[in-house]
Amino acid sequence: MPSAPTTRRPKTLKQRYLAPTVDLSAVIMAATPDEPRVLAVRVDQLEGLPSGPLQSQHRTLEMGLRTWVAEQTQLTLGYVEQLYTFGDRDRTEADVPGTGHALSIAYLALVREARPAGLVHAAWRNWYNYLPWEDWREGRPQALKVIEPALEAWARSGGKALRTFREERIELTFGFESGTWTDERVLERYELLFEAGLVAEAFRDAQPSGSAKMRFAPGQWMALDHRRILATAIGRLRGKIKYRPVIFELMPASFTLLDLQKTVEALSGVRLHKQNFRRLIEMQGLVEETGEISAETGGRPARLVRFRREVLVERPAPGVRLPRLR
Amino acid sequence: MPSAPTTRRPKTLKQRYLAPTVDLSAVIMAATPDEPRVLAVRVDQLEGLPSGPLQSQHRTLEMGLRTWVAEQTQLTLGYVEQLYTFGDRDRTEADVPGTGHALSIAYLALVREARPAGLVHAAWRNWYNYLPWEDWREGRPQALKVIEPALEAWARSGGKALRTFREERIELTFGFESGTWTDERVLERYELLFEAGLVAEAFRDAQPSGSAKMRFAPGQWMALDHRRILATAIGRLRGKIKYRPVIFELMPASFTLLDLQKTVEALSGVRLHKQNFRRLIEMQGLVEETGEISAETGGRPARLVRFRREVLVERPAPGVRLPRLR
DNA sequence: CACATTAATACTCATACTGAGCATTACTGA
DNA sequence: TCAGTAATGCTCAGTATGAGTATTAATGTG
Repeated sequence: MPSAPTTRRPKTLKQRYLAPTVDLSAVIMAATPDEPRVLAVRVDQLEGLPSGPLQSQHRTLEMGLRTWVAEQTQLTLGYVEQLYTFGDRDRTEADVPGTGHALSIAYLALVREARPAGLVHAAWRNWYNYLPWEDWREGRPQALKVIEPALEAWARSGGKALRTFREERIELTFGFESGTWTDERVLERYELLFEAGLVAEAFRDAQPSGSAKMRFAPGQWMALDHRRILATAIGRLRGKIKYRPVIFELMPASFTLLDLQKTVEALSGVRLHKQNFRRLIEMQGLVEETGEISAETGGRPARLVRFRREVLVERPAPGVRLPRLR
Repeated sequence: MPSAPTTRRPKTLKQRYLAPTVDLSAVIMAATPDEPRVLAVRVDQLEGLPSGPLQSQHRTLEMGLRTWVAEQTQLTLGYVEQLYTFGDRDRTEADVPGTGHALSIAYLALVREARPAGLVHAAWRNWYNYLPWEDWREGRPQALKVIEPALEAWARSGGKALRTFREERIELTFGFESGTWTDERVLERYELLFEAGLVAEAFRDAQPSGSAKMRFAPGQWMALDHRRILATAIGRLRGKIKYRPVIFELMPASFTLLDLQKTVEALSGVRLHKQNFRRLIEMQGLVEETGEISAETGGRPARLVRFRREVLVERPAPGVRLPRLR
């Protein structure tokens, strides 16, 4: 009986074996009530994410990541979660023919203090510098004025079947017709823009093809495929805050309900109904009063609250959808 | 200004650079209304998941995976999604000191036909052979009779603080006290059992320590850390069916509502309320009638239905929780 | 110092969604 | 014809949600 290949290094490959390189990269996020932030470092003249190669002495991948981040930015990470492993050839200029794959294992990390950081040039940046179309807090983002017609042109540029397919995908991710904006579909939107050639990263060697000089979607680009990683992280975070109390990883020890709401709004990029937001938070027992009162509200002073850890044990996870029996 | 390490291979490391090996592994799932299945192959005398090393000629990771699976099992995968990258040293016996990391990028794949498969010895197996405590369809699983006291003993074996911490975690994942079973927490439960030394995989070199001969939790074990990967996949799938119509990747072209319900039950491991399940499915417009009728129901014949693709465009994603404004 | 401003808080209300059941209908097999 | 097994229809009460209106407590201003 032939046996399946195992995890051991293959000995008798036909092709010459080219070892892959493995990078660990971190999307480190923080937030104020006004601004969602990501830590950016300088990579090859561009902004990028803190990252470093996986080394044999790293006991776990996560520890490797923490080590790199500490070294590069002086930050000690709290909440860390693996995001995705990127490694397709032909997606970044780091892919040199005749070498192995350049893998990048991306992590999402949430930190509280927004103190800038250390060893390499690093700075906190507003997410929406990179993905301006994702911020709907002040209404429909300006960026869409360029994006919508450009995507439509892209859809029209294909054959009939292709066109319908593309239009459907555009509608699904951007919801131009129906007006349905799904905050979590950040990656899908970015990928669509990438495929449509609307982000600079799509042209690593070649220039934008065609005679009609194409305009990119607004938004600063990043090194390698870091903007894609950022989009993945934002989408994940936006989804997660809905069913796990992760926002509190970004909040100070005590805060007002409006602070909390504003922060959630900053992350999700949409405005929320104030009274109902409070009702939801309170009913779920997510917070408890500290007894103190904040004066700096501008209006009536607000109670300060803190996260109630107990909910973790109490509720399974808000947002389960199956109609249970018994 | 010092510049951050980039994705290029490091040239001047203090340590000798030991290239990691990278495996692609697949959790391939199928389901009948009675049984959720996973495709298992033989790995080192044990059952394991189909997998193979990433090779430089694979254009994308996913294509590499598909190639391996096709070669080993003759299956052509449809729906494929990346799960997680495992690579901690000291988790599997594949970690040999003096070598690089043994990474394993795991994928979840869903297929329709349950026809067994090809080149290597491969067979469809019931999930619950490996994780019997996850199946609550016939009431509280027997397996918990062994697990509950063992976990409690484990909690008690620590100091006071450790004990509380462990008890809380046990409650959170298994919900013995409150009776709250959260179907998606499959990985958390497996990891807990692993840490408590209740699964065989936890002892790759050493024998179970201590004089009191420990009993393992029921359930067949798998090669390397494949059972962990399986747990990850099940958890992901259980979560996903609640907000994306992925069950249909596992269903035949047409089916009855009871078939659908039974399949969902098989995957999630719990029983559902029939009338309400139907109401939910129909209200969401997830299916449409084919016009045909199935006779083999045993009772009154049932309408056959098929998946309505249009919902993908219509609804953003059932299960959004933010209180929107306007 | 009364008043406009700015928020925090309290409530209300109609509608939608859910969990549990009861009732009826349509086949098959003995 | 009756028992067994499901498919389908419908009801009902309890919750949750989306949208507002109303009230309260500070601050800064002429």
